[in-house]
Amino acid sequence: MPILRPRSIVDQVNTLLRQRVHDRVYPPGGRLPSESELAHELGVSRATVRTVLARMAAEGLILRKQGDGTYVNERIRDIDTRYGGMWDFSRLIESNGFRPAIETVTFERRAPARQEARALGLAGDAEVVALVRLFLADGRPAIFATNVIPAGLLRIGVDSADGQLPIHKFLQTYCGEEIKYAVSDIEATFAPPDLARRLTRDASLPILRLTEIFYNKNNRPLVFGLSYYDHAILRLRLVQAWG
Amino acid sequence: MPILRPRSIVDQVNTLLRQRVHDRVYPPGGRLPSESELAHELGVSRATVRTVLARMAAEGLILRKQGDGTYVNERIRDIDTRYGGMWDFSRLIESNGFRPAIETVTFERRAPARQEARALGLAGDAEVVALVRLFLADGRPAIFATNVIPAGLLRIGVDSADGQLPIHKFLQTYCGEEIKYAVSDIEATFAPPDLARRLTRDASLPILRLTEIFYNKNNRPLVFGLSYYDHAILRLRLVQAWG
DNA sequence: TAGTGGTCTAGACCACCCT
DNA sequence: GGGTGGTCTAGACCACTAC
Repeated sequence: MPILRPRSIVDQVNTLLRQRVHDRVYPPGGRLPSESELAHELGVSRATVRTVLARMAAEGLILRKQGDGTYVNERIRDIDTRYGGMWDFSRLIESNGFRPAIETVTFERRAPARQEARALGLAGDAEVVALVRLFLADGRPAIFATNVIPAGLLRIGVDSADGQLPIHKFLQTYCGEEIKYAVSDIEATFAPPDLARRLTRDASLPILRLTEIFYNKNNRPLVFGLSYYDHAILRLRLVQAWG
Repeated sequence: MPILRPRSIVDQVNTLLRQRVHDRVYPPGGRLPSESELAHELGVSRATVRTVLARMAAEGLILRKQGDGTYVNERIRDIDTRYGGMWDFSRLIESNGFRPAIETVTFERRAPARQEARALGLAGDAEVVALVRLFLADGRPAIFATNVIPAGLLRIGVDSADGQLPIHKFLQTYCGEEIKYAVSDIEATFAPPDLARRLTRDASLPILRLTEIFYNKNNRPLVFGLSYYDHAILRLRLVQAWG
């Protein structure tokens, strides 16, 4: 049973300010109230406000100018670089302006492939649960994703699990595990023939392949992921901010 | 003339702790001193230590466990996800374990291409300075990068500028501009024939293309970049941490 | 139970920008 | 000069983990 804890003040302020930017309470290119004003209005300390503003600035969502003020970055407003960011495919599709849908291709327990066993640090006889899904953007196939989890982590049977969940929610719900960090390798390659057919895509065109491993805070590998990403439909866009 | 300001305390602690991780003063997988101990040892407040540790944790360099301690992540130790990260190609090559070198292909003032003018928001008659470079890893061509800067930003002539500088240093030195954030699109494509020749690479193999725009804090576009990235030589690896 | 990281506050001083 | 964000401190309390 998940424990419901009250959300931290920082979390609440975080949600509130992002909502205001999204709802144009603070319009694109416009200025936010000063840190002191926000702190006073919300009844929190300036340090708390600054924690949130620092996060938003790191994602490029706002631009901070010493001696002047804090401004909404109109160029970034529509990009979702938040928690989950590029790793939650449904959300990624949404933030690209499409309606997301998930088609489960297969969902089964099986022996791991050599690459999977190595990535997950599994012994010879351990099994895995493999979730193969196709993510659609406005009905068009955009991402073909395979996620492999050590079977020992699952607390329920494969049949009773919801294959529609984003992978971090899946792990929370069925494994009681929290993803702490992920390592992703990006390559350009060709889609295997059967996959190209599913993506309704010319197999002679190059496609992006993402190879990912997700770990928990104890450095235990939780998921091995292999995703083919059709950038003709979906932009793979990253934002990096400094200072 | 650049103003030399004393480095902030946070900056100094940041450098020190990263150095200690790199030098294995805190060994891979090992535990760091507690926040209070570090604060006392370095003569700063706990909040200052926490600011630095939060940054390192966001890059996956350390793992923090409430009620337990802070540990060096042995899996991430060698990956450079710091400032500059994947955008400083020389550093990227170095952190992949190769000796970096830069070969300047062309460096000239010219009229912008349509895509360049649009990205940089230039009027019809404005010119640009284009810096085309080949980045070598242990002598092997790994990245072919074109960087285009509005000519109006340059404070000196093209001939007297150092083409070996990373792009953010170049802007600091010759334009007095600071990069605040960057937006990058990643695609899989084929290298144009002349470029494949320079990369000594089979033109029928797919390659990664990065299209980037760098902005300053006033949201003014500073640089348009188009880079071809040979992932057969260099891994394009990203680390993302949560919590 | 002791010690750790997580959260939050109140307030000080500084550097910078605008007018 | 007045207001803004940038930096830093000191200290309180809480939640969690190992023992």
